[in-house]
Amino acid sequence: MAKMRKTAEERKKEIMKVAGELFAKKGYEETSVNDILKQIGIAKGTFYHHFKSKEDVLNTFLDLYFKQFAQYMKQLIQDEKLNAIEKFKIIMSKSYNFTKGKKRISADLLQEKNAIMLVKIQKKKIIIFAPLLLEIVEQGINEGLFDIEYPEEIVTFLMSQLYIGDPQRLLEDGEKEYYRIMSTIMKIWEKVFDMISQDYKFETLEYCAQNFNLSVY
Amino acid sequence: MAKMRKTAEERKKEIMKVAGELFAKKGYEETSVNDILKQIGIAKGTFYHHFKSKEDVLNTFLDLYFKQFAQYMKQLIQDEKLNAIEKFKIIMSKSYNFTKGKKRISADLLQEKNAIMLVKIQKKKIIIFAPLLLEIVEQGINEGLFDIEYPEEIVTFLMSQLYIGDPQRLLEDGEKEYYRIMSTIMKIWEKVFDMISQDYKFETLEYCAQNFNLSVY
DNA sequence: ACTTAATAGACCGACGGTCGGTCTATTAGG
DNA sequence: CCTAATAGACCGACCGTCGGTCTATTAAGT
Repeated sequence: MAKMRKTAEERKKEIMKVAGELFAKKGYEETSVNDILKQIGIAKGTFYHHFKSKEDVLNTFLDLYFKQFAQYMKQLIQDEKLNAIEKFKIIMSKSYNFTKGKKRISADLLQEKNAIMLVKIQKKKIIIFAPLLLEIVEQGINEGLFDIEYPEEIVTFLMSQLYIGDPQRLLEDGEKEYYRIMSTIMKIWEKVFDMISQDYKFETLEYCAQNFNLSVY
Repeated sequence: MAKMRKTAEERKKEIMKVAGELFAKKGYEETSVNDILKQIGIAKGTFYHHFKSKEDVLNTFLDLYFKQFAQYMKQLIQDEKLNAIEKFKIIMSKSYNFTKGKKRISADLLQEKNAIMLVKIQKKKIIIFAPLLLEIVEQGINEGLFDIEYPEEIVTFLMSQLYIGDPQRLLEDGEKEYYRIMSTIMKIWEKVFDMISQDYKFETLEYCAQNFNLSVY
């Protein structure tokens, strides 16, 4: 019964996977390094051979997570067949579907015990996504679909939500509350950017979701 | 040289004051209970006689802090001589002056190491201030100054910023960056609420600050 | 056989928090 | 007015847990 020894890459991925699951289930602060070790069945030395700290695991995990979505957005931005409003719609429906699927997890995570993770997420969200969204807004301005004076500042502001409202309501109202939030965001974007054509008004989320079935995540 | 013995209330206040200063200077997570004890010159038992946990001190501290501002807002809401836009202006200039004075502190605090404090602040901000701001918005609607369909959801959304943009820029650009942020918020409010009269447009923050010298906080 | 990366787990100091007990100001009874 | 009882402010040794370090051992590649 020879002991199987894994490659560094395999082991790193295994640690990240298990840690990610535990972070999502119990939260970052509430998950101890020992919890991760026990779950995998490795010793502390192994863990710290592959990662320099517990935080390092979280950072690597989040970077991977954001990188995927960012890559998708970059593709979308380059698509020359779509106008800015269509692109914006797609992004909205994508994140709606994404959040909807994970609502059990995300509502639990929007708690104080996950503060470190939440603040990290917010920071990365602004740094990574705000410039991408700005590109779309600028396309919209060039196309004459939007009318706005200081797009950079305004996009930054509109991206600076960590979550919206009281997370408790998400647990109670569930799906309905998500729908309210997404509709609100759409209404605000319409107003803020003076979206021009009536045809492009966001009717319902169902419409968006139907037309763009994007449930990769 | 008899040892000074304080009443419970005095001691509680002393702990809160010192803890608050340390939290503001070094952050909540970075401040250990022992730091607080050393600074005051008391023993652990004393601390835990008055507060049931370190977090308890933070909660009490923040509650006091928010209660003061909330009380001020309630007064402002009841003032029948001011219309909604004027009230909104006053609140903006007040928080601008407030933040400006504390920029050294607040820029440092907008870091990951203060995550717990930040998330607590965001939560309290929404729960306490959103309903108050909503009252002002509803007054504006009744006065015919604002035009908006779902005020509650939209106010909640616009209150859900923990901070705006990358806190690093606050440290670098300082005052200018604050001004940009405040102007952006005003522009967004104008757009979102369709503020009616041109006379009420927010020209500059200087104007607001001049007319309402509110540097209590 | 030799090197090197992976693994193991004993160990560390700092942390938040507990606990049994002390000290002193106030109060009630004779 | 004295004194014994009470309340509660105060003390610091102690605890378990945490993230992280250190060094010895083991397995794999050359």
